[in-house]
Amino acid sequence: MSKDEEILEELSEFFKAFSHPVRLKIIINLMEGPQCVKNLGETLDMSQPSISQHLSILRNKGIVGCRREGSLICYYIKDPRVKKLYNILIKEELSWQEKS
Amino acid sequence: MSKDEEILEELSEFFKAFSHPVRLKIIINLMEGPQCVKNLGETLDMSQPSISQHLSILRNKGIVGCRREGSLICYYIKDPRVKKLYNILIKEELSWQEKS
DNA sequence: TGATTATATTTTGATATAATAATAACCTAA
DNA sequence: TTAGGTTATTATTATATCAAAATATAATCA
Repeated sequence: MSKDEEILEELSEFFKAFSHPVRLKIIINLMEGPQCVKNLGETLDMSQPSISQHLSILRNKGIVGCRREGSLICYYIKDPRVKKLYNILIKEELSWQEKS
Repeated sequence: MSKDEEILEELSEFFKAFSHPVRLKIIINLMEGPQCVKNLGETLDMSQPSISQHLSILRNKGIVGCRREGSLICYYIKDPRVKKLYNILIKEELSWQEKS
C-alpha cells in the first residue's frame, strides 16, 4: 500500500471513531476534561460494558488515553486533531454549549 | 428522541461519510471542483458501480449534490462543513497537496 | 428505431460492528 | 484475605456495511 493509501486509511479510521453517537457523546464529555469510566457511565446513562467497549475503540485508534488513579481509570483526549474538529464542527452544533 | 440526540445522530452520520477511504478519495477529488462519475472512476481506478454506490451514500447524507449535464452526471460538494473539515484536517495530511 | 455510452440500482455473500449478558480482573479497604 | 466497587473482556446474536456481479435506466447518436 502506498504512503497516500495509508494516510487515507488512517484518516478514515479517525473519522470512523466519530461515526457513532455514543462515541461522539464520550468525546464531547472528555473535551470538558478527563473523566473516569464511572462518571461517563452515569452522565451518559449507559451500561458499563457499552461505555467500556466504545472507550476501547477510541483507545485503539489513539484518540483517547487513560491512566489509573486508584480504583478508577481516567480517560482523556489524546489525539490533538480532536480539539480542532471539536472547535470547528462539533461545538457550534450543540445547543447546550455556549458558542464562545 | 431529544433535539440533542438528533444532532448527535446527524453529526455521526456526517462523519460516517468520511469513514471509508474511497469516499475520502472522492471527496478530496471533488474539493478540486465538480467531476462527472466517469472522470472519478478513471481517476480513482475503480469500477463504475462501486463509485456510484459510494456517491449515492454521499448524496443521501446531503454531502454531495449532482446535476445532469447532457449524458454525464456532475457531482459537487454541497455540505459547507466539508470545506472546513478539508482545510483543517485533511489537506495538511496529504503529501501530494501543497499546504498553502 | 436500435446501438452505444454513462450512470444507478439490486442482489448476494462475506465481513465488520453493535448491544447485551455473563464473567473475569483489578484495586482498595476492612 | 475477603468483600465491594470499578473496569475490561468474552461470547452471542442481531444488524450494518462492503465488494462484486448482474441488471436496469437514461441520454445520445447513427
